[in-house]
Amino acid sequence: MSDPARLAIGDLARQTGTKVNTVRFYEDIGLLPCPMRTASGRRIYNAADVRRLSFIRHGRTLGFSVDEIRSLLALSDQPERDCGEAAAIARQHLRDIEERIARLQTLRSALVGVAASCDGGRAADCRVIEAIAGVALLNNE
Amino acid sequence: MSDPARLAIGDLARQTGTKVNTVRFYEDIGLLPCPMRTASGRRIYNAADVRRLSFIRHGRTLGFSVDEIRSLLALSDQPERDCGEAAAIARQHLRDIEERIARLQTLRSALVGVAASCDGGRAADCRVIEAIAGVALLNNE
DNA sequence: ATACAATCTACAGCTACTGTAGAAGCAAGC
DNA sequence: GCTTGCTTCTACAGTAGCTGTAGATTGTAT
Repeated sequence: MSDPARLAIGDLARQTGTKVNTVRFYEDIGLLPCPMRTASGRRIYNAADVRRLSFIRHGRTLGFSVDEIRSLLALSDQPERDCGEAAAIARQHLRDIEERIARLQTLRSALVGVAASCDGGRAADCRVIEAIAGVALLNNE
Repeated sequence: MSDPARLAIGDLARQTGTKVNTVRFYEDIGLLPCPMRTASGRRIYNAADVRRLSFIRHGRTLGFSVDEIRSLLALSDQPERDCGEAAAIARQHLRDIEERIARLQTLRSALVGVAASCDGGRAADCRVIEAIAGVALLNNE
């Protein structure tokens, strides 16, 4: 495959920081179109595939789910459609992330107490285990 | 099952806020011991099982993995062992959570820009889609 | 007696990949 | 032409932690 416009699956994977298996997986679930094949059955990609897969990977890096990315791709495939939907997906995603941050911070404050409370001794007296076992941590504070 | 010390799986589930299927799942993976059975084959539980399952559920609520909980349970099953291990698990878990918070906050700042940048218009000009597609967001800022 | 709830086993499905097996294709060196 | 080693192919199993379902029993209330 010397023609630079015809990429093998490994080239596509390398250029986008994706694993080869993952490229095939995205094809299976319909995020990437079925590409053309060589006579011997190998997949052939081009620059448009690189752009599409980059989009997918950036979206995943930003924490969008595969379904969200599917919607965003559908939008960018139909450039005349209204873009409010994309904005809505992004805002919802932002809310989700802020919620997860808040939950993790609650968790963190609970754990700071637990983790600091013990540094050796008999397990029977372990305050970490006690804290997890007890209702106190979750109900009284 | 009128004897209050003999709990059916549904009672155990209700008392611990667990689904019945999940109780059986914990048995499968060895977090809960195989309980005694009635003559007809139904599982019988007692107060110790309630405590153990509560421990598991609290641990899961705190974000501990099943494997971490397995270690903590093993420790509390052997009360003479040193408790430093439990403390180490808790501290490691705390570090994990702090890392996840940091990652989500980075994500959040990236998304705040993306989500605010668009509120309608042609998808072709959508800044949300552009932002995800572009390298700019990830490489230049 | 009949209805309905709870339980049983066993297995499929969820997310988003990742890894593996076994076969076949391809390029380079000798 | 042959071998070596890399890439690719299909197909499937495994990861975490459950959840849901099917179809068969069992228990309980009316």
